[in-house]
Amino acid sequence: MANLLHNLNTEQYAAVTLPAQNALILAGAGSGKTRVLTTRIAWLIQTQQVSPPGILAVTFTNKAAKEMLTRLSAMLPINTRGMWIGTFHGLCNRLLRTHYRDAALPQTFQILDSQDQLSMIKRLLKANNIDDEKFPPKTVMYFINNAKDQGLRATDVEAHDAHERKMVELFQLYDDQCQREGVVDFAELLLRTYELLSRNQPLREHYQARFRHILVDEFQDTNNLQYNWLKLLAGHGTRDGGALFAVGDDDQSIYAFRGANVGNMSAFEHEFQVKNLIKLEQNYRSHGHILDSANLLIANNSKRLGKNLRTDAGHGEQVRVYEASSDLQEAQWIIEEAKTLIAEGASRSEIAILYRSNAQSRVIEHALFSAAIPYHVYGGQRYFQRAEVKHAIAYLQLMDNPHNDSAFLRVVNFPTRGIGMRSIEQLQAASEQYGISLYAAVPYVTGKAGTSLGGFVRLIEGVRFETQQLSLPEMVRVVLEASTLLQHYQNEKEGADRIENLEQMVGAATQFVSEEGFGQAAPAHLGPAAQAQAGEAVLNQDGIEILDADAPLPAVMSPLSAFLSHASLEAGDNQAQAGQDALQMMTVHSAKGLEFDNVFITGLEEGLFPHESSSKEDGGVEEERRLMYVAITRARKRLYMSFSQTRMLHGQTRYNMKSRFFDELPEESLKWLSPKVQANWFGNRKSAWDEAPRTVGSLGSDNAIAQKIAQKSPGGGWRIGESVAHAKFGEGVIVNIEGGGGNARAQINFGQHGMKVLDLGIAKLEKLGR
DNA sequence: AGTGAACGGTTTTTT
DNA sequence: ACCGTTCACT
Repeated sequence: MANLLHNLNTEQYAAVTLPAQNALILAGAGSGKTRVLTTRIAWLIQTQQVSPPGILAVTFTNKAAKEMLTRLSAMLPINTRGMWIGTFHGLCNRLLRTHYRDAALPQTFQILDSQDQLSMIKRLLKANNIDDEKFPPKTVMYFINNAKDQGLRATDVEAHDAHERKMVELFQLYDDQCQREGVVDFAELLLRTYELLSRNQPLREHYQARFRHILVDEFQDTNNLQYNWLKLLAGHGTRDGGALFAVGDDDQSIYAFRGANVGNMSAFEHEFQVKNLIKLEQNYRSHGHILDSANLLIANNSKRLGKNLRTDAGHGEQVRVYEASSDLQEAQWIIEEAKTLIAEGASRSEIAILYRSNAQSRVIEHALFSAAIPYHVYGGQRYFQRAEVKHAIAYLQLMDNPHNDSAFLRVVNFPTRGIGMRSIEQLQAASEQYGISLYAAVPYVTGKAGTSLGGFVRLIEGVRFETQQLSLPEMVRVVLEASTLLQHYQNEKEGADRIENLEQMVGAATQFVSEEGFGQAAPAHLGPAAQAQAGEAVLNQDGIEILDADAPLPAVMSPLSAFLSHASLEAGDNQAQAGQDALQMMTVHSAKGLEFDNVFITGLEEGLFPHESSSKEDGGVEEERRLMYVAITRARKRLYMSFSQTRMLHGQTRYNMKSRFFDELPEESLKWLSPKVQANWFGNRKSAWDEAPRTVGSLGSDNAIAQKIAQKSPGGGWRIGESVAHAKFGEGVIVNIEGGGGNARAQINFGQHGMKVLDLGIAKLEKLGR
């Protein structure tokens, strides 16, 4: 035990060894959050305050869950497989598989990913003759998901007008269709579990009694349904509820747009009467100037629980700030700096280039490619999302649950087997008429269409029969052949990659089977306490004995069902270029939780970062500021920030002001690499300026060129791209000039004060020498 | 059934 | 500018 706790600082120690009560740990960036969480679990078990099955640890991502498991097994001499550590969705899947009857689901229910969900909604709209101009599929999907994230069913949603009433109606139709097909979407996993436990008292009480300690990671990212789910499992309001140990950082809440509610932190504090609020403010990651920047910036936010990071590391180097003339030139500068870093011995994987939106990566990628610097862009397509892999998965889905219409439609004519639109329409008519799945409706289709559809059904049935006795990897292999997918891609010109991906699926299945313990007999991995608990009789509402969800996966679902869940819940890696020491490029969002020696934060312009759409939303700018806070705190040693006077966006040149966030950083921590005062310049991307970074020495001659252009341009001395100052609106950039002579009017981007059109003859504008 | 033109959307993302 | 999706045509 001494081993476990040594090297913890005072606050970490206090958090780890708290008594069995509700607690809120405010864990700043780089303060050892994961360490506290895992050490707490290990400590609870080692001091025998709880047995492994009494622990429930919840994360948002599979990566975080895996990390926790890895660290725990390093700390504890027990097999961690018996412990309940996973994502919200993974744990719900497990509960629903075990209690599928009580949850009114087929045993082989399947999980729709977002793609499947959207295509299902499109089908639904078409089948009901809904105008998809008035009801865009994506909007309908958001409506449904938002409602479910709030814990609401169609019958709970209040509609205020005809449009909303239709939305609610579609919501209901969608849920009915899902139920018929035996499929659930991501939000449904949570909601269905929540409803199951709310309604089923014996089950609820069983799990409430079992989970003595519930630990939640990234608590600031929970949505309302997840919060209520936790409340329910922790037995909030009951006499003997479990202890909820929530770890989070309100300053790193950057997912409000997908339903996360930071308010859950203070709600938790009040509703659970949290007496133990511990702040982890000691930062082990970043140097002083970086941390000072983060602290001063985030102090501009009003709704905070209050936290200030400190470090023992020295000030380190100042943050380097660079103003580029164009996005191309910004990229050039990044590459020069990166080369220097590498020359000084930095490893490429310790250099991260962050941006607000994916569209910004293109220019930088291009520059990196030209400079022959290896790089890796995060956020690409994931393995199980690739079209060819989804096709193969669809065959497997149909074998396990033929009523999954999404899977049916995906592959009924892929590879082509002469089943066209007309056949499908006949089939859909039959399926609607009898209220059954497409698969079940096949016998009702007559004629040629019926014959070819029958052939497809026989193919599926045949493969299912053939593979009954086979292991999962063997089954996958047979499916790849029998579906003629491999053959199809062999005939395709660019099919080699796809074939490779399909072949990889056999490997993925092999790995899955061995990791999840399929194929072995009894679960010897459960500790004695777990076995005692698992042996306890749990009764459902009909008084029938049921399994505890602690039963090993093979007892709960077939290898195939489990593998299909896995494919939906863990979309797989986004093809990392393995082993390659490469620069890391990603959005600020995907950088959360990561750290690098050297970080570039790029595109720091009004409208981009903070993003323009954020100013329209309530608290939007504060969320952008938190995003900036996350970006800054990724850096250990060296931090670069850059912005550009012009940028190509959606095919148009934009003139942006530098981000307001620069005004919120400590001046003494910043080092401006480009001079603050610069020459006027003409906003032509093809100008010689863009080719080479400016130097102070060149300012004079550039200014002369600019003056020359100015005289020729309309509007009498004012030019597009020119920086100006206005008494009321402050600094701005001229974006456009209309008319000429005395009537010229200029459209000026005043950054956070908005876009204004001013009459150049009337408005008192001052030229800014930059 | 497969190809190319036209169209629309374009902040962030996990499960 | 650039992507995916849809539609019309061969």
